[in-house]
Amino acid sequence: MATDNIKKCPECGSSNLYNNKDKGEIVCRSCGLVIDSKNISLGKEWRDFEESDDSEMRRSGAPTSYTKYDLGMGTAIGSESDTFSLDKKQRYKLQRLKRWQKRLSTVMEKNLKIALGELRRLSSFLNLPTSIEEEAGKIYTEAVQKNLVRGRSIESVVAGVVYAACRRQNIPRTLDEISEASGIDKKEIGRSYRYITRELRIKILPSNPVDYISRFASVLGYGPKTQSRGIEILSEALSLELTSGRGPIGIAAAALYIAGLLEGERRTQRDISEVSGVTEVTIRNRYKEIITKLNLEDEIKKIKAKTKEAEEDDF
DNA sequence: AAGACGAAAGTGGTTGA
DNA sequence: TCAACAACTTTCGTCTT
Repeated sequence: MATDNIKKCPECGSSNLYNNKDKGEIVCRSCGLVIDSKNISLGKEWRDFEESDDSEMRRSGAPTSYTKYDLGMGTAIGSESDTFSLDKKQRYKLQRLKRWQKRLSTVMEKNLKIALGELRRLSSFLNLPTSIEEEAGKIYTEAVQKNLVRGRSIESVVAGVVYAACRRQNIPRTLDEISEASGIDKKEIGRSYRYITRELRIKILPSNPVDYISRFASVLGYGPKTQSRGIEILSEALSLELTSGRGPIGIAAAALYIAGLLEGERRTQRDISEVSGVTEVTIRNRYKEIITKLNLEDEIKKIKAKTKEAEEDDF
């Protein structure tokens, strides 16, 4: 594929590229340029694009998949005829094991079947790449094995796991989006997300606001200039450390709002609030912080004055 | 009339005693 | 286990465009 060779952004020369497999885009993290958006492969991904070339991964047979409830393999303890050579005690032990295994596996398999169906539905609704579905399936399987699903609805755990998998792969969806897709309350998803990641020791770095920019920008109909301006503002804000402890979504939303003002693609705070899922108040607070710390106040005043002039010229 | 602004009270989660 | 705390939301009144 042609995009394999792209290592640097043709616009700014930065090598800080982000391969958004979800959308089939390669995006420059520095200037926001979308380098190739036609790279959408509808076929199955057989090649390994990751850095690691796991040559020992080559195996015969169908690839195992965590989106199949038993990884595509079955496990069974042999039947009566296999045990005739064992003495009585051992045979009894084996029988007990068999009963246990049967019970455990049927309960778990039932759970997994339902869960993976829901997972499939969710990820197709959210247009998630198969890599995320895989990871989510893997996490869920572990959760079931450790009995973490009990007392929680399967659906809410699936939603939480999807959220976690998205975060892990740096293509985060907001809790609101997953909530809308799954019909589960936002808080409930957050709860199972936290519970599962804590119990399974899954480390998740705080999400980077940049990861939200391109998605929000496209929904808002912003042009590429505004988008890269947003990323610019974002990285400045990041380097001035006025982002610690703050929700990354609010920061991304405010950066986009400012970029819109500066680039003449004005959107209301409510518009931004709707696509980002944070309230106007939060956007305002971040907005205030960013423009004061970045000394953008004068620039914004200028822009406002200019637009006013232009309006008066219409007469 | 719609948008922007900000104060005040409420929510749910984290942290540290 | 509980209280203090920070971030965010909800609600609402006021100012600006």
